[in-house]
Amino acid sequence: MRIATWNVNSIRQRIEPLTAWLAERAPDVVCLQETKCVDDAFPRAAFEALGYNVAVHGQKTFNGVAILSKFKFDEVTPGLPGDDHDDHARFLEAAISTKHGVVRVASIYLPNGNPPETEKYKYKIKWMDRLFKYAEERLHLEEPLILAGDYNVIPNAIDVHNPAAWAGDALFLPQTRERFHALTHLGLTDAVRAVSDEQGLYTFWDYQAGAWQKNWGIRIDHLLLSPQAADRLTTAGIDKHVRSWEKPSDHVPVWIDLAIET
DNA sequence: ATGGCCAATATGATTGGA
Repeated sequence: MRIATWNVNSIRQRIEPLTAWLAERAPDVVCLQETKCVDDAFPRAAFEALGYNVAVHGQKTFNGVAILSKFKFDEVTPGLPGDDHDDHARFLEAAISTKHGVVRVASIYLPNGNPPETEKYKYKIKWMDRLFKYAEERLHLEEPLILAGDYNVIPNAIDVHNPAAWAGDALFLPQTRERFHALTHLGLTDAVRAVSDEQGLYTFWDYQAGAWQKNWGIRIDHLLLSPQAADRLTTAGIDKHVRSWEKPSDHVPVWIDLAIET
């Protein structure tokens, strides 16, 4: 079972590269972020034609998450619990049936939080605390659980080209990283780091300042796995080459293979 | 890591992203 995540930075602007990548990588399940459109405007047909079921949770202009799945959704639940007043479309959970029982997948678009001295950062921290509570509850189910998305967190210095330049950024502040590490201490596994301790594994390069050409990247898109998923992890990869395609997103796809029969 | 971008909006400038 191959599961991927990709912040596409507008689904309507990315139909061509996304379909090309789907053909190349053939994932079973794809978590998408920053779809940037209301549910009725999501180009479902383009992906249904390729054999995917499509679950969406969008809003006008900003944010928006979705899940594509070769397998039928048993249940789809939008919204991260813990704040009824949060109206950002940043979270979508789906339960998918396999021969070995349910696999639970969530598409996550964690708030950016910049600038750090503002309400935006407070919102990010609160959102991370809500995600911690949600993960804690879900881990009790002892199911294969995959929390995949744009976390807007650089976990460690090896995940950024120039750590000093990012020291004061909401993506790299100690309070941000502590909360990400709290998730891994809970028992979730950072899939890419489970297979490689290499430096310079990036998932995002800014459109500005020639960041891609200079390889000024950061690793902020992650798949976190419950023990029942991590035990079946066989491969993890970052499709860096996609960043050099025509009309690229500023993020690239990240994917894992799980030894789970479907 | 900001000079340099990109996307959405009843747009022609502003906001958000990271």
